[in-house]
Amino acid sequence: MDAVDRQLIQALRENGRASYAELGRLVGLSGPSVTDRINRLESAGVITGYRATVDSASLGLGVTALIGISLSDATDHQDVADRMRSLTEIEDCWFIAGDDSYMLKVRANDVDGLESIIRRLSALQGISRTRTTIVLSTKWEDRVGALPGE
Amino acid sequence: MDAVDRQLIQALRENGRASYAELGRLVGLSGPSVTDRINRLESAGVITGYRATVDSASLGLGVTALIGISLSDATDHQDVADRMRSLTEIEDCWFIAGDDSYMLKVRANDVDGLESIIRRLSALQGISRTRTTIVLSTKWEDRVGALPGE
DNA sequence: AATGAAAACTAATCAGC
DNA sequence: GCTGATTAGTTTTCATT
Repeated sequence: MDAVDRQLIQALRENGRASYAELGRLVGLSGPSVTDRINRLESAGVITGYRATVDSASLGLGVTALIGISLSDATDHQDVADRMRSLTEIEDCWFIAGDDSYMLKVRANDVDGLESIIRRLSALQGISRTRTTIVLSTKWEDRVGALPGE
Repeated sequence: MDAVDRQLIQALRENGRASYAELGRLVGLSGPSVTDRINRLESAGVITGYRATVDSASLGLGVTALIGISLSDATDHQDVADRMRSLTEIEDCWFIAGDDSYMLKVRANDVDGLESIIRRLSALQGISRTRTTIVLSTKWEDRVGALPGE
């Protein structure tokens, strides 16, 4: 992965629909060269996909919350993660150091929907306690930062 | 926003580079109709952008952490958010209810980079305390869930 | 690895319904 | 708000270096 690859990645992080022709003009390569490089980055697992970003509120998802998860004694972490995966409202799932074992970011239509998520989480085998923090407002999310230097 | 719009949104959340022709075949409309609808969704702020998703580790970002932020007395929340915005390592910034005022998700090259972020945060005017939780492993992130029903 | 050219496909525009 | 036709631009393939 050289400087041109990093430039392509950065451009696609900012605009995932940029055409290969446009990217070629940006980095000073032909369209086919850009296609080659991007195919390689995708195959190597560097670029993992392309997503439209959507305003949650417009989709009716008015409530965002962070939920810390404590596990029961002698519970396998990975089994719990596998079970949590079935709750599609969980957008992010991090295994963390500290008081809790997992931190989740969830989105629900409203507080009733959030209550339903918490109930379903609490009912999962291996989860002993949940600690929910409501997000009052999102200042920003998924921001594209500068690429780390060499 | 009707059922077809929601179908288009869902398809673009799963593959942000889907062509309009392909989307048209999916929903049973012509290319130009799809273009119209998507332009409308973009103008209305429902679709906010398109991003390539990238494997952080491949970019050299080996450390993810969640940082809770407590504010000094009589500090304006928004001013602090504006100051934190200059730290490009902060990918997400949520204003939250509870013990802390903000929760941040940050990414750094390594623990030294994380230390540098925490130092810079602590030095910001209006921040009294930070509470850092290291992410040991990411089970999943930015998962595309089912669209909320009607 | 990259290029240039050809073929296939897609996007954008527009008149018409 | 959708369609179908036109034009311009893009992607893909491939022979060549």
